[in-house]
Amino acid sequence: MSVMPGVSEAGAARQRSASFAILASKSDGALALLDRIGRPVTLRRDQALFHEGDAARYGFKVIAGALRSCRLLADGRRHITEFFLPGDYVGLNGEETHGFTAEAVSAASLVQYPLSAVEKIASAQPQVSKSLLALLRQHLSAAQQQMLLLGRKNAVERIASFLLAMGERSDDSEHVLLPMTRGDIADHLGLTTETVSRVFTQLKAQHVIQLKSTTEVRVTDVGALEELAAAA
Amino acid sequence: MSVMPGVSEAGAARQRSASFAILASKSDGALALLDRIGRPVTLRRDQALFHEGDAARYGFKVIAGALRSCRLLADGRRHITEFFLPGDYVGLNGEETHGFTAEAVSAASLVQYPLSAVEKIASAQPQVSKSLLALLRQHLSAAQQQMLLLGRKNAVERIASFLLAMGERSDDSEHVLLPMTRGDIADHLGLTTETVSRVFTQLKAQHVIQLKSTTEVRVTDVGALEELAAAA
DNA sequence: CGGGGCGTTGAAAAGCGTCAACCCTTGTGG
DNA sequence: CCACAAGGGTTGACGCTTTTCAACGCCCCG
Repeated sequence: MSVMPGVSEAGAARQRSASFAILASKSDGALALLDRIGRPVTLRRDQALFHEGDAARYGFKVIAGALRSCRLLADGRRHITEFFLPGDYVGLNGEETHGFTAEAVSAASLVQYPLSAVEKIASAQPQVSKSLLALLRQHLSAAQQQMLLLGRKNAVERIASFLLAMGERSDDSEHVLLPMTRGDIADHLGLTTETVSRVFTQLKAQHVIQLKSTTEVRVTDVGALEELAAAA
Repeated sequence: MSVMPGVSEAGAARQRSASFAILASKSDGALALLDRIGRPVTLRRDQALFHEGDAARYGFKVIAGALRSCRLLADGRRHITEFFLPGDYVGLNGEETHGFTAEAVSAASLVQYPLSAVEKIASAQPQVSKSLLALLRQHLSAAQQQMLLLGRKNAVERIASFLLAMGERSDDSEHVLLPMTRGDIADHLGLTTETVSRVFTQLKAQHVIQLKSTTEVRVTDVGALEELAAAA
């Protein structure tokens, strides 16, 4: 139930220089074609990439750092739909206006694609439009899984599921980095900061995880974590 | 947290006769083209249209009655992703295998489209593939809204939001039919049957709604209901 | 006429949220 | 270089919302 400080800068800060290595996502496939038309973008921590309701003119790929996508209630209650990590695409849903706000969880580097150019490539390259469609389907499936979590899992099951999911997205599934705050995790899992913190402490006491720092988790007992996650 | 009785019949009951009027959805647009290749299907109450994991060979449109799409946890806890009402399309996400189980909430009539034929039409008619894409986007956006509800709204806000959403989908937004049980509503909103029932009783006592029967709600004070829904 | 599912209501319990205090880290400015 | 402030994280005590468990009534269908 946290409220973000007013990050009013609507546009993304651009940087003209930069020729940092373009990161190839695990299963990019056809979407690697988009990188030809990409321009670099950087964000400071908590800076918005775009806001809910903004006209969608660009799509993005995360190179480094992490983002969050948020939806808000009128009184400030927040839900974080998902986190975007290096290799993830943001804003390629083909909407006229963005359906959520995207903000940097930590300082982040991205590549920006003009959607007009994306459409042109997609209509010329069926593989690209297929990949975009697959992306959309994956997001829908993940959203359905998250609804099950939010509607039916308890605090421990939510955290366990989250850690396993983050593990699967990282190079070493037993060494998980959490660039976001406890409050961000809480807003993603439908909990409070305090509950997230307490469950971490509890899992640590049960020797299921180790906390090397607040942002670095070592999963010492994957089996137990999977047990606790109450999988489908 | 209810468990459905084992509806083991995997396929849909077909009926060869039937030339009931094909229902045109409010904003069907291009998808009306699909009706040429449709064949009628009927389901009894609680009968499955397809199961999670089944190969996706058909898409469907609801003509009459209502369906639910479910995801389950290993111990039987259930979440209902969404309800499908007359005019809604089911199973047109373009997945290889269905990501959820679809069951009839009440006796239902549908039209069945072979997906191979759908693909053929879609590739020949850009309007059709655009409409299918739009459908997918709408589902994703609705899922994000539902995650906000499940993660951050209390019981009264959930029920109020649900009644408003059902109202918008019906002809007369102040006269809402609820073909599903209290348990179905609970599994959709992340609550229990008892809580759903209690909130209905409470809204009735506050003269926000009337219960003409268990399946028929009259919204007597839309403003109050919107107030209670804690909209975005 | 009887039975079973569904809905409602009540009482008690539990899980999580709220409020508050405190610690630690980080970064900023003197 | 150090002091201090600010934000994030942890922990504790308490309370409230929702769940759990139970009983009962009703309606529909066999």
